[in-house]
Amino acid sequence: MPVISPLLNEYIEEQAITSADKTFLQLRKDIVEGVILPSSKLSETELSTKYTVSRAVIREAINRLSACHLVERKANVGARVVSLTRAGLIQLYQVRESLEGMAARLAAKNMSDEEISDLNSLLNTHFHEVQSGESYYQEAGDVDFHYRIILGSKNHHLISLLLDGTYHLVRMYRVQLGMSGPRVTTAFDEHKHIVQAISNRDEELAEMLMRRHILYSKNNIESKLSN
Amino acid sequence: MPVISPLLNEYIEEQAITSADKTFLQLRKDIVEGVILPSSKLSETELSTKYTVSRAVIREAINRLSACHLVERKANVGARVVSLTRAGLIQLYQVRESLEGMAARLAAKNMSDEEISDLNSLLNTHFHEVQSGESYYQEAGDVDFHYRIILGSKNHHLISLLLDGTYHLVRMYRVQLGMSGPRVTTAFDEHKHIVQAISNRDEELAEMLMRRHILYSKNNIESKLSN
DNA sequence: AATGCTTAGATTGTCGACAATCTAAGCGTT
DNA sequence: AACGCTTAGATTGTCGACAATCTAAGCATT
Repeated sequence: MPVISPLLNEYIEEQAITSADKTFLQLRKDIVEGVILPSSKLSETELSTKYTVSRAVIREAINRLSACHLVERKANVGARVVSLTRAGLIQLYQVRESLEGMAARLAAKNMSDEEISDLNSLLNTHFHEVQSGESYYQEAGDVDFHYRIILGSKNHHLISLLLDGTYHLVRMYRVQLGMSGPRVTTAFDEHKHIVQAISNRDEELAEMLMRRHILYSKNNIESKLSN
Repeated sequence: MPVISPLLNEYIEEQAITSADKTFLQLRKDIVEGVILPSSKLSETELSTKYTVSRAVIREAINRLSACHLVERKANVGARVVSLTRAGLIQLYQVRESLEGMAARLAAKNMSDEEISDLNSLLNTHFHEVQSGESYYQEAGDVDFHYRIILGSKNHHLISLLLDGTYHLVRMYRVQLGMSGPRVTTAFDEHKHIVQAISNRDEELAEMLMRRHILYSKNNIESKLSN
């Protein structure tokens, strides 16, 4: 059993109140996980019968998906799921490098001592799981690690941009390109060094290491692509 | 007459096709410029009569405003214009520093020689305008400068995050705090050095200078705040 | 055969009405 | 007087229908 931080759980437990909320979350899940394929058209009438809600609800959900760049909408024409391209992936990781680098810097400044010690113990748990070969939870652990640092930045704009926006697109790329648990061992060392920098309150180093970590990750994924 | 780049014009000329488009742009303008005050409630029925469109149109416009963090919506309660706080401003500028720094780095890599030379001539025009005391156009020139670099990054994600999201909030802060044309002379020198780094294709330096430029700008605005 | 116009079908955009939920005023109880 | 419950009013959420727009098939022309 992996340890998922309460902070993270709080954010993951996106309480869907309205029907539009639930439809949005469901559609986002289906798109990210490839149930609805990239570049496919999202017909409002079709989806409204499929999810048994009115077109207005579907429209609102699609608009939100458009806001986080998972679909592209054209006036009087309709919405399509974004298509995954090599250039798009590179650009996405450039943004991620920039934002998560800043997040690591701010985390080194703003995380409480307790949060940092929690982060350290998470890393230990993560380490033991990797040892015992639970590669599935390994990815959850990786996500949890990054989420904690992002939340640790205490910067609401940053958190929203990454968790509501960028991250779902990243996950879509990872899922659909079949990159579930890449670079297990080296990534772990990188995580360790980042946490060390944060523990030392070394903002500069934390940012730099996080940026390199994401850069490596990008190169790794890129090398597995041919097109 | 200030020179506005064609690239910028293209992005500014947001062609509003549907009624929801126009309403969104109008509402955004009114919020950014303070016609609708921070923290005020956005009643759907009230706005629908005021702008003479249906509630559905208003709802879509408000949802888009919510997506770019100009309003906050609560389920079954309604939407309010965001309130401007010192902490919010600082966090916003941290994001801006991160993203625009990356934009400058990528601009140094991806701008064409022609675009760079255009940027240089813009800077000259800008300089002469400052000399003749046209402080109004000075700000437009500043915006144009930053826009060109952002567009020069050629990174669609980055461009969208900054121009559709962050920038309108920044403008809202600047307008409502009465900071129209701050730091004329020093900012110009900073712009000059950034362009120089881009001309030399020095990615590292371009990013660093842009980050410091925005950091200075933040400190300058912050010093003018008391609350 | 290729091109351009016309039209039928389907899709999106907009609207007004009804249902579900929240808010605040009024009443009663302690 | 303070607190909690009930209820009326207003606001948001959802729905189905109509209007505006796009798309593609079919026909006419060159």
